[in-house]
Amino acid sequence: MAGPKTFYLTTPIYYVNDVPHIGHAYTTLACDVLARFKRLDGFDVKFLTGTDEHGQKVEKSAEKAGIAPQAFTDRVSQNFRDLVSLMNYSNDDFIRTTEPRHVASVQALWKVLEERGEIYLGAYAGWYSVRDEAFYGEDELTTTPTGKKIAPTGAECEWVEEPSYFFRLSAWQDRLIAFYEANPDFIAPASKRNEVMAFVKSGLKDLSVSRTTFKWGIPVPGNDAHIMYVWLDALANYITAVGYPNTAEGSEFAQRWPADLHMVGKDILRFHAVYWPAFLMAADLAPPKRVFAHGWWTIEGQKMSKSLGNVIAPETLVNTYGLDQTRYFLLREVPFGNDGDFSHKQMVARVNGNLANDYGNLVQRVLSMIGKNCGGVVPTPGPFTEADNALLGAAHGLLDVVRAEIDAQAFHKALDALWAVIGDGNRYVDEQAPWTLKKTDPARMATVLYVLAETIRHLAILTQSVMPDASAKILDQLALGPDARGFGTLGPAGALVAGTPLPTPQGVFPRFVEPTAE
RNA sequence: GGCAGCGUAGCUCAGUGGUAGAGCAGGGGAAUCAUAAUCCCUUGGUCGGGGGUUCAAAUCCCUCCGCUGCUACCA
Repeated sequence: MAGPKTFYLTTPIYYVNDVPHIGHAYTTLACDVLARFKRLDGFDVKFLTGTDEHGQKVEKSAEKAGIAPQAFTDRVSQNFRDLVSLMNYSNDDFIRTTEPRHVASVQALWKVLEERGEIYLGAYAGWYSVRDEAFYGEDELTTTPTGKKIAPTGAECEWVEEPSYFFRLSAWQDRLIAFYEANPDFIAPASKRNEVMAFVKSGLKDLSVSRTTFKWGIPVPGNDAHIMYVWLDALANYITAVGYPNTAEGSEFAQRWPADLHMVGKDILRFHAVYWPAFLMAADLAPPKRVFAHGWWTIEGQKMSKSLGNVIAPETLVNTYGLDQTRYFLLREVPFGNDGDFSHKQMVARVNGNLANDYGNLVQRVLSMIGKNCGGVVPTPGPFTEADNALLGAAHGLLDVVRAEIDAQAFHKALDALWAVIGDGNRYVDEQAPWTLKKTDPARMATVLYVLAETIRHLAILTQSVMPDASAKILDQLALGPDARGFGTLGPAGALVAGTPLPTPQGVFPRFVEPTAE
């Protein structure tokens, strides 16, 4: 029998030398929400994140710390595993590029590329700055009167040639363009797609894929003097994690590859949208289905930078505003794909306005009335009026709308749609005035509160992926068990059963109160 | 420099040919179930400047001003 539909999505592997900040948290958060949503929607999901642990910088940092590179990465990669528990990520795997499974995978990929004639040994030549550890293009340099070449950074450059393996990227230009044109949704957002296509159309040069200047990396099979260029190493993590090089029928690779989505920051889009599909096609493997490049966060209107000292640790946000509040803010505040600004003022506005007042208070006022006026059980509804059916219809219609937005990674629009129904719910409470019905028509009050409870059930089930903890608390208060929280229970089929005892309601989204100055 | 995009209410943005919109902020009112949380009404814009096409332009064209991204090998 055919299993459930699969969904494989990945974050970039984070460079282990970095300290996790809001940007890392954001990328993985977006994936986490997608992964949770897809699981609730019945998919067999694999959600991968991990750390990129090779390269010259790691080698040097380890040296500076006075320990072996492996011991160094063992230590610092913990920062990113800590981020997982802090942010409540639900990844199914955490890959490290120093793991044996990955070394084997990358070397296998290399051999395939070499056998197919996609990699050749040549020489990499260019103007190199020892101080900057970087090559510069001729047009970037200025020439002094004495004929010295000076980099934009002011460092002196020398002409360097070193043997290097090259990937025949230039041969893939036309096939990449054809691929983009045949798959218009491969790169998102659309503006980024245009940039990538312009880049490819401007002409591709063969890509240097090995180095001889450092040792901390995966050796080229059959030529230990060469270490694989980090991007070939890093990108291949996505196939390692599904078992490459085992691509046999029935293998995990056969089941899950190509990946449904690679989520990346906009700075590394090119590697994922140009080099990676070229590597894969060259190895006769399918390119991923989609690469989404999201934007950057500024802090109170300023770029994040170490020198400004305004880098925000995710832990600070979680401790200050709450975990689900932070998750909500990051996805609601900015159209996904755009750059965004984090400000305390906006965060408080979201926490208090959207969460405490709109959503939290709707839940609280309804559950509280049920608790006090319906004997603490799910009330028994009578016949539905037009207004009842309008609200229920809006709730029942949410899944299709939200699913479409989530599938397009339009998290902000998905949340907009949910909040529209929250607004409908609050309006309905005021119009129906159950506190008045309590005296005039208790049976009608029961119907109104039932309709509201049903609406809240839909909202809480659909907010689970963004706010897992808070949504679980609401579902607990509706006495819905683990089996009653998937999207399959949405709609009338999974409706609340009258008479079910409910626990005493408790607030889920506290207001943010400014700490009083000492 | 080249290519692409943006500039709409105090703020964040939606609106791509047919009488200017949303949320938040501001003002007024109602209600009292609820975390003083909600609901209703409302102030506010010559849609960056100028020119053009059209019966009709925020929307199409030209031009100017301002801002942003991309223009390959640190990851």
